[in-house]
Amino acid sequence: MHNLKEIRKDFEAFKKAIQKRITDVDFTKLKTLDEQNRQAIQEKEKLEQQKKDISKSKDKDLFEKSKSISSSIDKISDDQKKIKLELDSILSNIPNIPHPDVPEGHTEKDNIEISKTGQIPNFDFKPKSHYELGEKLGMLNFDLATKTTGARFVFVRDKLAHLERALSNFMLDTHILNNGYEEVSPPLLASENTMFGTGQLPKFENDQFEIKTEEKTGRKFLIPTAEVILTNMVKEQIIDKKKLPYRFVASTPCFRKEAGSYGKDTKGMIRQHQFYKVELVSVVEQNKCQDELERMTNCATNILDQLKLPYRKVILCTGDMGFSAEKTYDIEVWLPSENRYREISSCSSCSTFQAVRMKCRYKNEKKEMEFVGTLNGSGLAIGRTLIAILENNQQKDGSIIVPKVLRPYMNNLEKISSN
RNA sequence: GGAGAGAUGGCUGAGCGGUUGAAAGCACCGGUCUUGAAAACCGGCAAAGGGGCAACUCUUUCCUGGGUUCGAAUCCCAGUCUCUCCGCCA
Repeated sequence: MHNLKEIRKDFEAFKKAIQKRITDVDFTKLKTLDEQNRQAIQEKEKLEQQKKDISKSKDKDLFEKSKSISSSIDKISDDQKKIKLELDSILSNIPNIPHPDVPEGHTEKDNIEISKTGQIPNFDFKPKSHYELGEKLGMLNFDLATKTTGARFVFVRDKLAHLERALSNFMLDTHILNNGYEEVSPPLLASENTMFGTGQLPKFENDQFEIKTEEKTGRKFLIPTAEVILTNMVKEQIIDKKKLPYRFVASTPCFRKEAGSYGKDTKGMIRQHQFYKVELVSVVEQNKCQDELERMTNCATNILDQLKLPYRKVILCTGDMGFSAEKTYDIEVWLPSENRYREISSCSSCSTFQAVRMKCRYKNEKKEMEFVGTLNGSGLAIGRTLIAILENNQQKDGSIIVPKVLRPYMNNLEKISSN
């Protein structure tokens, strides 16, 4: 969320920056409401002061007057609250401002490739898709999941289930031991306010799975990514600057409705309602966001390097970025069956956008309150990594070579083949 | 599920109708002292919002929402959360 005070300083510049991303914001209304809001506050404060003076004077003759002032205050205050509510609802639906580095564009076609790493495998046979391979091995079962649960779920079984767990452990260990992240095992449900903090609500409610709960305790949602719960670990806090940066890593299931992607990636486990992901989250001083983003992205690509999977790094254009992001690198892994790169990690700096929503601050050198910067990235999406290993490491007979770094996690198993 | 206790500043913790935005301690920052550091001493130190170029100033805030009162951190009602004990279940 944007700080109104900052917007006010240069309204036109704000408008221009936002219009790079979306255009359906009613800027005139925003401005008018802000002015009305401030005017109401001023009126209210004037009356409050009068009332305070009367109360201090303890002059009985003025008590009646104070009562009538009270009712005026109530009225103005009600109006002001309504204005503020409307103001906040406009504000909370405006995305983050893109960083100057971000290329302008509308779709993923306008993203810009930054680098390519690794060797694309050369097969002397027609490479199969991950779901063909998995089903043939008897270790991926989509039909069974449809029967027990519904579309876009999968049973991963036997060696592939083990591989999935090995991936999670390997990634966690790497980030904890080599990259300085603290391991976290978080709740998988988040409150409405927590979802608001990272920007999933109010605008993207349709993508979230909501859990039925007792009334009164508030709405609860299954986390669509651990970013939500890890980032909100610092919500409503004033952090001691010395403790920054915070770096958290968690491996969790993620739940997404994938509304609006009907008919897209319906085959296989590219796009599921539930998937595992190892998530990295950093909380930093606001001027360190860019450095941290590079660092985080390197942590993610390092996993692919170790797994010897070919990938490319892309910077997302303004139109393809997420709501809360100011700048995003996507890491895309090579998928032989599709003959193209597919997203396996997305690393974003959210500048202070989420911090304002979460109310997370620290004191800078000048002892001024500043909002922290938050970043998140996948390191990596487990399901898609599994897919990439299946497809890139497949043999003519349909068996799969286990990457060397994973073997210690799999009882030194070198190859996965049907029993 | 039953019975109690509580929620105050970054933290601990007093206050229980009228300069209380809130004692005290810790932490933190600045200074004196010291070769340096520590200790000791002195001083400072809440946030949000409004007004002002600024120095500064005003308003709000003691879990949340109502109520009583000229006036509420303090009294009343409702709710949320936390803790302790008992029961139940992992």
